Amino acid sequence: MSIDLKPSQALGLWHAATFAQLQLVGPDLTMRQLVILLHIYLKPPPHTVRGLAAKLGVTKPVITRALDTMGNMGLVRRVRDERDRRNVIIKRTVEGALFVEKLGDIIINEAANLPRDGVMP
Amino acid sequence: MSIDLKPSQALGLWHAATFAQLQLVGPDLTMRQLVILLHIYLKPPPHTVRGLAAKLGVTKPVITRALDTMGNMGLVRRVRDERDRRNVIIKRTVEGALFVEKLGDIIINEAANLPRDGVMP
DNA sequence: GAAATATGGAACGGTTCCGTAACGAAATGC
DNA sequence: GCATTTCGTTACGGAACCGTTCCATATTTC
Repeated sequence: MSIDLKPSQALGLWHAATFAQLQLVGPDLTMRQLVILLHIYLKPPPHTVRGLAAKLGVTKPVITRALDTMGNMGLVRRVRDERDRRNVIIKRTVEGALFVEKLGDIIINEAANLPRDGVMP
Repeated sequence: MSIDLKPSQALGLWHAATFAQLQLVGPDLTMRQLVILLHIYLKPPPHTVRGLAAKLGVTKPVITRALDTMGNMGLVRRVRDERDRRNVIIKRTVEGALFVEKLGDIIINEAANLPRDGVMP
Protein backbone atom coordinates (compact mmCIF):
# COMPACT_ATOMS: atom_id res chain seq x y z
CA MET A 1 0.00 0.00 0.00
CA SER A 2 1.30 3.43 -0.73
CA ILE A 3 -1.00 6.40 -1.05
CA ASP A 4 -3.80 7.56 1.18
CA LEU A 5 -6.12 10.02 -0.54
CA LYS A 6 -9.01 11.99 0.91
CA PRO A 7 -12.16 12.17 -1.23
CA SER A 8 -11.75 15.81 -2.14
CA GLN A 9 -8.11 15.22 -2.95
CA ALA A 10 -8.85 12.24 -5.16
CA LEU A 11 -11.57 14.00 -7.10
CA GLY A 12 -9.62 17.25 -7.30
CA LEU A 13 -6.64 15.40 -8.72
CA TRP A 14 -8.85 13.61 -11.20
CA HIS A 15 -10.49 16.78 -12.34
CA ALA A 16 -7.28 18.77 -12.68
CA ALA A 17 -5.27 16.08 -14.39
CA THR A 18 -8.02 15.02 -16.78
CA PHE A 19 -8.51 18.64 -17.71
CA ALA A 20 -4.81 19.17 -18.29
CA GLN A 21 -4.61 16.03 -20.40
CA LEU A 22 -7.50 17.20 -22.55
CA GLN A 23 -5.67 20.46 -23.20
CA LEU A 24 -2.66 18.46 -24.34
CA VAL A 25 -4.31 15.64 -26.29
CA GLY A 26 -7.51 17.18 -27.54
CA PRO A 27 -10.76 15.23 -27.59
CA ASP A 28 -9.27 12.71 -30.00
CA LEU A 29 -8.36 10.01 -27.50
CA THR A 30 -11.09 7.94 -25.86
CA MET A 31 -10.83 6.76 -22.27
CA ARG A 32 -10.71 3.25 -23.67
CA GLN A 33 -7.87 4.13 -25.98
CA LEU A 34 -6.02 5.75 -23.12
CA VAL A 35 -6.38 2.61 -21.04
CA ILE A 36 -5.14 0.49 -23.94
CA LEU A 37 -2.16 2.78 -24.43
CA LEU A 38 -1.24 2.75 -20.76
CA HIS A 39 -1.60 -1.01 -20.64
CA ILE A 40 0.82 -1.37 -23.53
CA TYR A 41 3.35 0.90 -21.87
CA LEU A 42 3.00 -0.23 -18.27
CA LYS A 43 2.48 -3.97 -18.49
CA PRO A 44 5.19 -6.36 -19.60
CA PRO A 45 5.12 -7.39 -23.26
CA PRO A 46 4.34 -9.10 -25.52
CA HIS A 47 0.93 -7.59 -26.30
CA THR A 48 -1.44 -9.09 -28.85
CA VAL A 49 -4.87 -7.99 -30.03
CA ARG A 50 -6.52 -10.98 -28.44
CA GLY A 51 -4.63 -10.57 -25.21
CA LEU A 52 -5.49 -6.89 -24.89
CA ALA A 53 -9.14 -7.56 -25.68
CA ALA A 54 -9.31 -10.21 -22.98
CA LYS A 55 -7.42 -8.18 -20.38
CA LEU A 56 -9.51 -5.07 -20.92
CA GLY A 57 -12.86 -6.77 -21.41
CA VAL A 58 -13.62 -5.42 -24.88
CA THR A 59 -14.13 -6.96 -28.30
CA LYS A 60 -11.31 -7.43 -30.78
CA PRO A 61 -12.46 -4.74 -33.22
CA VAL A 62 -12.17 -2.21 -30.43
CA ILE A 63 -8.51 -3.07 -30.10
CA THR A 64 -7.97 -3.09 -33.87
CA ARG A 65 -9.50 0.34 -34.29
CA ALA A 66 -7.64 1.74 -31.32
CA LEU A 67 -4.40 0.49 -32.82
CA ASP A 68 -5.31 2.10 -36.13
CA THR A 69 -5.93 5.45 -34.45
CA MET A 70 -2.92 5.38 -32.16
CA GLY A 71 -0.77 3.94 -34.91
CA ASN A 72 -1.59 6.92 -37.10
CA MET A 73 -0.58 9.13 -34.19
CA GLY A 74 2.70 7.25 -34.00
CA LEU A 75 2.05 6.11 -30.45
CA VAL A 76 2.24 2.36 -31.15
CA ARG A 77 3.45 0.06 -33.89
CA ARG A 78 2.23 -3.29 -35.24
CA VAL A 79 4.64 -6.13 -35.97
CA ARG A 80 3.76 -9.59 -37.28
CA ASP A 81 4.79 -12.38 -34.99
CA GLU A 82 7.13 -14.54 -37.07
CA ARG A 83 6.83 -17.46 -34.68
CA ASP A 84 3.04 -17.61 -35.16
CA ARG A 85 2.16 -15.48 -38.13
CA ARG A 86 -1.47 -15.18 -37.07
CA ASN A 87 -0.45 -12.95 -34.20
CA VAL A 88 0.31 -9.27 -34.24
CA ILE A 89 2.69 -7.97 -31.62
CA ILE A 90 2.07 -4.41 -30.51
CA LYS A 91 5.33 -2.56 -30.00
CA ARG A 92 6.06 0.68 -28.21
CA THR A 93 7.52 3.67 -30.00
CA VAL A 94 9.78 6.50 -28.91
CA GLU A 95 7.01 8.97 -29.60
CA GLY A 96 4.55 6.94 -27.55
CA ALA A 97 6.96 6.66 -24.64
CA LEU A 98 7.43 10.42 -24.67
CA PHE A 99 3.68 10.89 -24.76
CA VAL A 100 3.07 8.60 -21.79
CA GLU A 101 5.87 10.31 -19.92
CA LYS A 102 4.17 13.62 -20.52
CA LEU A 103 0.93 12.28 -19.10
CA GLY A 104 2.81 11.15 -16.03
CA ASP A 105 4.32 14.59 -15.61
CA ILE A 106 0.88 16.15 -15.75
CA ILE A 107 -0.47 13.87 -13.04
CA ILE A 108 2.57 14.40 -10.83
CA ASN A 109 2.39 18.14 -11.28
CA GLU A 110 -1.32 18.32 -10.52
CA ALA A 111 -0.86 16.13 -7.48
CA ALA A 112 1.85 18.42 -6.18
CA ASN A 113 -0.24 21.53 -6.71
CA LEU A 114 -3.28 20.05 -5.03
CA PRO A 115 -4.77 22.19 -2.26
CA ARG A 116 -4.81 20.73 1.22
CA ASP A 117 -7.73 18.51 2.08
CA GLY A 118 -10.94 20.28 2.99
CA VAL A 119 -14.60 20.58 2.19
CA MET A 120 -15.68 22.48 -0.86
CA PRO A 121 -17.34 25.84 -0.28
CA MET B 1 1.32 21.15 -1.76
CA SER B 2 0.20 17.72 -0.71
CA ILE B 3 1.08 14.64 -2.67
CA ASP B 4 4.38 13.49 -4.08
CA LEU B 5 4.01 10.84 -6.78
CA LYS B 6 6.66 8.87 -8.58
CA PRO B 7 6.19 8.44 -12.34
CA SER B 8 5.32 4.76 -12.17
CA GLN B 9 2.93 5.44 -9.33
CA ALA B 10 1.20 8.26 -11.18
CA LEU B 11 0.74 6.27 -14.36
CA GLY B 12 -0.20 3.11 -12.52
CA LEU B 13 -2.87 4.98 -10.62
CA TRP B 14 -4.15 6.55 -13.80
CA HIS B 15 -4.32 3.25 -15.58
CA ALA B 16 -6.00 1.36 -12.79
CA ALA B 17 -8.54 4.03 -11.93
CA THR B 18 -9.45 4.84 -15.53
CA PHE B 19 -9.92 1.14 -16.16
CA ALA B 20 -12.09 0.72 -13.09
CA GLN B 21 -14.17 3.74 -14.03
CA LEU B 22 -14.73 2.33 -17.51
CA GLN B 23 -16.07 -0.86 -15.99
CA LEU B 24 -18.51 1.23 -13.96
CA VAL B 25 -19.52 3.85 -16.49
CA GLY B 26 -19.09 2.11 -19.81
CA PRO B 27 -17.75 3.93 -22.86
CA ASP B 28 -20.71 6.30 -22.80
CA LEU B 29 -19.04 9.17 -20.97
CA THR B 30 -16.40 11.22 -22.76
CA MET B 31 -13.38 12.62 -20.94
CA ARG B 32 -14.78 16.04 -21.68
CA GLN B 33 -18.11 15.14 -20.17
CA LEU B 34 -16.36 13.76 -17.11
CA VAL B 35 -14.44 17.00 -16.66
CA ILE B 36 -17.66 18.98 -16.99
CA LEU B 37 -19.37 16.77 -14.43
CA LEU B 38 -16.52 17.07 -11.96
CA HIS B 39 -16.40 20.82 -12.43
CA ILE B 40 -20.08 21.09 -11.61
CA TYR B 41 -19.69 19.00 -8.47
CA LEU B 42 -16.35 20.34 -7.22
CA LYS B 43 -16.46 24.04 -7.99
CA PRO B 44 -18.77 26.47 -6.20
CA PRO B 45 -22.05 27.26 -7.97
CA PRO B 46 -23.77 28.78 -9.78
CA HIS B 47 -22.84 27.13 -13.06
CA THR B 48 -24.08 28.37 -16.42
CA VAL B 49 -23.53 27.10 -19.94
CA ARG B 50 -21.47 30.11 -20.86
CA GLY B 51 -19.43 29.94 -17.69
CA LEU B 52 -18.63 26.27 -18.10
CA ALA B 53 -17.70 26.75 -21.74
CA ALA B 54 -15.30 29.56 -20.84
CA LYS B 55 -13.76 27.76 -17.86
CA LEU B 56 -13.18 24.54 -19.76
CA GLY B 57 -12.17 26.10 -23.07
CA VAL B 58 -14.85 24.50 -25.21
CA THR B 59 -17.71 25.82 -27.32
CA LYS B 60 -21.20 26.24 -25.95
CA PRO B 61 -22.77 23.40 -27.97
CA VAL B 62 -20.34 21.03 -26.30
CA ILE B 63 -21.77 22.02 -22.95
CA THR B 64 -25.35 21.82 -24.19
CA ARG B 65 -24.87 18.33 -25.54
CA ALA B 66 -23.04 17.18 -22.44
CA LEU B 67 -25.93 18.45 -20.33
CA ASP B 68 -28.36 16.58 -22.56
CA THR B 69 -26.46 13.34 -22.14
CA MET B 70 -25.81 13.67 -18.42
CA GLY B 71 -29.29 15.01 -17.85
CA ASN B 72 -30.75 11.87 -19.38
CA MET B 73 -28.54 9.88 -17.02
CA GLY B 74 -29.95 11.91 -14.14
CA LEU B 75 -26.52 13.24 -13.17
CA VAL B 76 -27.38 16.96 -13.55
CA ARG B 77 -30.47 19.09 -13.84
CA ARG B 78 -31.25 22.30 -15.72
CA VAL B 79 -33.10 25.18 -14.08
CA ARG B 80 -34.04 28.52 -15.66
CA ASP B 81 -32.58 31.51 -13.88
CA GLU B 82 -35.59 33.60 -12.88
CA ARG B 83 -33.47 36.68 -12.27
CA ASP B 84 -32.18 36.63 -15.87
CA ARG B 85 -34.33 34.29 -17.87
CA ARG B 86 -31.72 33.92 -20.59
CA ASN B 87 -29.52 31.94 -18.25
CA VAL B 88 -29.71 28.27 -17.38
CA ILE B 89 -28.42 27.23 -13.99
CA ILE B 90 -27.00 23.73 -13.82
CA LYS B 91 -27.96 22.03 -10.58
CA ARG B 92 -26.56 18.94 -8.93
CA THR B 93 -28.70 15.88 -8.26
CA VAL B 94 -28.63 13.21 -5.59
CA GLU B 95 -27.89 10.60 -8.23
CA GLY B 96 -25.05 12.70 -9.60
CA ALA B 97 -23.54 13.22 -6.17
CA LEU B 98 -23.63 9.48 -5.56
CA PHE B 99 -22.01 8.88 -8.92
CA VAL B 100 -19.18 11.33 -8.25
CA GLU B 101 -18.71 9.84 -4.82
CA LYS B 102 -18.35 6.42 -6.41
CA LEU B 103 -15.68 7.75 -8.75
CA GLY B 104 -13.82 9.13 -5.76
CA ASP B 105 -14.00 5.78 -4.02
CA ILE B 106 -12.52 4.08 -7.06
CA ILE B 107 -9.58 6.46 -7.16
CA ILE B 108 -8.97 6.18 -3.42
CA ASN B 109 -9.14 2.42 -3.58
CA GLU B 110 -6.77 2.15 -6.52
CA ALA B 111 -4.36 4.55 -4.86
CA ALA B 112 -4.37 2.44 -1.73
CA ASN B 113 -3.76 -0.79 -3.64
CA LEU B 114 -0.94 0.69 -5.68
CA PRO B 115 2.27 -1.34 -5.59
CA ARG B 116 5.33 0.31 -4.12
CA ASP B 117 7.37 2.47 -6.49
CA GLY B 118 9.72 0.58 -8.75
CA VAL B 119 10.58 -0.11 -12.35
CA MET B 120 8.35 -2.33 -14.39
CA PRO B 121 9.64 -5.83 -15.13
C1' DG C 1 -3.29 -34.19 -47.15
C1' DA C 2 -8.12 -32.48 -45.28
C1' DA C 3 -10.85 -30.63 -41.65
C1' DA C 4 -11.27 -28.00 -37.62
C1' DT C 5 -9.65 -24.09 -34.97
C1' DA C 6 -7.54 -19.53 -33.88
C1' DT C 7 -6.22 -14.83 -35.07
C1' DG C 8 -6.61 -10.28 -36.76
C1' DG C 9 -9.06 -7.42 -39.75
C1' DA C 10 -12.92 -5.57 -42.82
C1' DA C 11 -17.82 -4.41 -43.63
C1' DC C 12 -22.17 -2.91 -42.12
C1' DG C 13 -25.69 -0.03 -39.69
C1' DG C 14 -26.44 2.75 -35.90
C1' DT C 15 -25.22 6.13 -32.54
C1' DT C 16 -22.61 9.91 -30.80
C1' DC C 17 -19.52 13.47 -31.00
C1' DC C 18 -17.38 17.69 -33.04
C1' DG C 19 -17.24 22.66 -34.99
C1' DT C 20 -19.56 26.15 -37.57
C1' DA C 21 -23.38 28.67 -38.42
C1' DA C 22 -27.75 30.01 -37.67
C1' DC C 23 -31.93 30.74 -34.68
C1' DG C 24 -35.51 32.38 -30.94
C1' DA C 25 -35.99 34.41 -26.50
C1' DA C 26 -34.67 37.68 -23.19
C1' DA C 27 -32.32 41.72 -21.52
C1' DT C 28 -30.04 46.18 -22.28
C1' DG C 29 -29.02 50.75 -24.43
C1' DC C 30 -30.45 54.79 -26.67
C1' DG D 1 -40.35 51.86 -28.63
C1' DC D 2 -36.68 49.80 -31.38
C1' DA D 3 -31.99 48.27 -32.32
C1' DT D 4 -28.33 45.78 -30.28
C1' DT D 5 -26.32 42.45 -27.45
C1' DT D 6 -26.35 38.19 -24.78
C1' DC D 7 -27.66 33.44 -23.80
C1' DG D 8 -28.75 28.83 -24.75
C1' DT D 9 -30.20 25.80 -28.25
C1' DT D 10 -30.85 23.62 -32.79
C1' DA D 11 -29.41 22.36 -37.54
C1' DC D 12 -26.08 20.60 -40.55
C1' DG D 13 -22.23 18.01 -42.56
C1' DG D 14 -18.40 15.33 -41.36
C1' DA D 15 -15.90 12.20 -38.58
C1' DA D 16 -15.20 8.62 -35.05
C1' DC D 17 -16.69 5.01 -32.22
C1' DC D 18 -19.46 0.87 -31.02
C1' DG D 19 -21.11 -4.09 -31.50
C1' DT D 20 -22.17 -7.78 -34.57
C1' DT D 21 -21.06 -10.43 -38.25
C1' DC D 22 -18.32 -12.26 -41.69
C1' DC D 23 -13.81 -13.29 -43.90
C1' DA D 24 -8.76 -14.38 -45.19
C1' DT D 25 -4.79 -16.24 -43.42
C1' DA D 26 -2.27 -19.32 -40.56
C1' DT D 27 -1.92 -23.11 -37.49
C1' DT D 28 -3.07 -27.41 -35.42
C1' DT D 29 -5.20 -31.95 -35.42
C1' DC D 30 -6.36 -36.22 -37.28
